[in-house]
Amino acid sequence: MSDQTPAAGRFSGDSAAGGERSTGAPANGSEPRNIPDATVARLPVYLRCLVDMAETKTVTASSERLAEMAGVNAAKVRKDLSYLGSYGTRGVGYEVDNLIVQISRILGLTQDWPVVIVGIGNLGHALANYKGFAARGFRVAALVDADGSKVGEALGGLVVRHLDELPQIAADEHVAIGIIATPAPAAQDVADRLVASGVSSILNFAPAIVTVPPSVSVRKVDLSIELQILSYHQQRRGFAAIADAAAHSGSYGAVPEVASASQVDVSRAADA
Amino acid sequence: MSDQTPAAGRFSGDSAAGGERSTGAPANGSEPRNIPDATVARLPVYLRCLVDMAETKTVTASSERLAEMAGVNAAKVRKDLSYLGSYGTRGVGYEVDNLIVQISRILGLTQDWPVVIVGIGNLGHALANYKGFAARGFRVAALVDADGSKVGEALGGLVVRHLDELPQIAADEHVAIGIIATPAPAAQDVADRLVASGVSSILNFAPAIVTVPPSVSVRKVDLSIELQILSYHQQRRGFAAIADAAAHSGSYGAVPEVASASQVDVSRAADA
DNA sequence: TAGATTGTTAATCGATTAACAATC
DNA sequence: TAGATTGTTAATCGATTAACAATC
Repeated sequence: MSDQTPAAGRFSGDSAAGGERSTGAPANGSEPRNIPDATVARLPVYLRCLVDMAETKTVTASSERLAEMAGVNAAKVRKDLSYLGSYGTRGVGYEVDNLIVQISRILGLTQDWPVVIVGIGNLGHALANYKGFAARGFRVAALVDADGSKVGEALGGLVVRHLDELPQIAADEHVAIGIIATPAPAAQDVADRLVASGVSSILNFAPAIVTVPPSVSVRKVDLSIELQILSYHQQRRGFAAIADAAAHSGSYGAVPEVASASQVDVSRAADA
Repeated sequence: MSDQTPAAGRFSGDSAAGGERSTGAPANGSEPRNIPDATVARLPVYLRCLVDMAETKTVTASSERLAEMAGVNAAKVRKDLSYLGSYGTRGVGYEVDNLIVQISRILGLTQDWPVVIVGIGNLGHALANYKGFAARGFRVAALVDADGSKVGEALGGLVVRHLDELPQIAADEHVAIGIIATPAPAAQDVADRLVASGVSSILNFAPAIVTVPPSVSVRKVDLSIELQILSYHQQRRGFAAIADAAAHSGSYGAVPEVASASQVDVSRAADA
C-alpha cells in the first residue's frame, strides 16, 4: 500500500506496485488471490459495464462486447477476468449476473464500508451530498472538520463533528476508509490522525503528497495534476499543428492549436 | 490520447500508453520531445515539490531530496528529469528555480488554458469555486448546464450559460479544456458536444466511460472506482488478519480486519 | 584532490497483446 | 458437426531500478 495514485495514477497518478509474487492460484471460495494492480484498477470499470448490461436485461456478455464498453481490448478483458477464476463459457461468453457477483466479491463490495469525510469545504460538501456512495456499499458514517465554526452544521443527514473526536468516531463507527478533503497544508496532519485512529485506507483529494506507514493504502485524486497532464498533450498538439502547417504551408483556420501531425504522432495519455 | 484514466490510474488509473516511439532526443528550445506517459504524470508532482522548496528559499535540490518529497525513488527522479534535458549539476543537484521553469515549459503551463465546466451540480459548484485553478494557469472561462433553471445563476464571478451555447462559448473563449461534472447518463452527449465545439482535452468526473476521437485526450477522475480499489486492499487486509489470527491462535481485539499476514502479503496499490 | 551527485546503461520486472488450442 | 469464444501461452513492450562512470 502506501502508494500515491494517480493518475494517473495513477494515476494515475502514480502507480507503484510491489511486494507480492503472483501465484496464479485458481479461484476458490472467498480466498484472496494475487491480482495485478492494473487488473484491480480495471475491475470496477468492468463491474460498471456489467451493471449497465444487467439493467438492459443482457444475460451474457462476450469479452469482445465488454471490452468495447470498457474501452479496452478483448484480450485484456479475458486476461483480467482469468485472475478471478474460470467464470466464462467457451463459445458463449460470461454470464452477466454471475460476473457481477464474482467481481463484487473480489473487490469486497459485498460488505458495508463506513467512510469518514474530513474537511467540509466546497469539496467536502459535494462529497457529503454525493448519492453514488451508498449504491456501492460506501456509507458516509461521519463528517469532520477542524474549524469549530463548521462543527454542528447539518449536512446530508449528518452533523459535522470536530477533528479531535476522530479517534472516538472511528472506533464507534468502525471506519475503514477516510477521505481527505482539506486544504493541502492540513493533509499530512489529517492523514496522521486517521492512521492513529485505525483507518487503513485513505482517499486524498488535497493537492499534497501524504506519507503513511506501509500497512496503509493511500490513493490520490488530484485535479491540478490531471489538468497539467492534459496541458502537456494539448501543448503537444499545438506544436504538431505548427509543424504540420509549416510543412504544408497551409492554414487550419479557426482552431490553430488542433490538428494532426505526421512527424509527432498523437499518443494515448497515461493513467491508471 | 483517448484514454481513460484512472486511477488506476489512472486507474490510472488507467494507463494505456501507445503510439509514439521515444527517440531520446535532447532538449532544445521549445520543441516537443517524446516523454514517457509515466514520466509526464509525475512531472506535476515534482513541480509542486519544487514550488514548495522555492517558497522556503531552497536554491538547489538533489534527486534524493526531491524523491523523498515526491514519494518516489531517486533513480526515478533522475531518469524522469533526464527526459527534459541536462539541467542538473553533478556533485551539486538541480537549481530549483530553473527546474520549475523547465518543467512548467514542458507541461505547457507558461500559457493560459481557458476551461469550461459542464454540469453545475454539487461538484460543479465546488469546482467553480476552487481557487487552485488560476494559480496554475487554468482559467475557468465559462460554466454551462443543460438545466434551464440553473442558467443565469451567478457563481464564482461567472454566470451559468446553457449547454446549447457551448459552440459559441468555446469559440469566443478559445476553450481548450472541458470538465464534465454531469451525472453519468449525460456524459457521452456532453463529450460529443465538447468535441464538436473544438475542445480537444477533457477531464471527466462523471462515473461513465466516454468515447472520443483519437485526436482528443480524456482523463477520468472517478470517485467510485478509487473507493472500490481501496475496498479490495482493505478486504485483503481483513483476510490477512484472519489467516494470521488463525495461525497464531491469538486475538487482535477491537479492529479484527487489520493485521499482517504471512501467507498473503499486503501489496502496494496500483495507480498511475 | 576528495566528496557528492548527476546522467546513462543495462538488468529486471510488470503489463499488454496476438495467437491459438481447448471446448462449449 | 461447425461456429464461436474462452483461457492461456509466449512474445513484446514500457517502466522501474541498481549500479557506476562522468564530472562538478
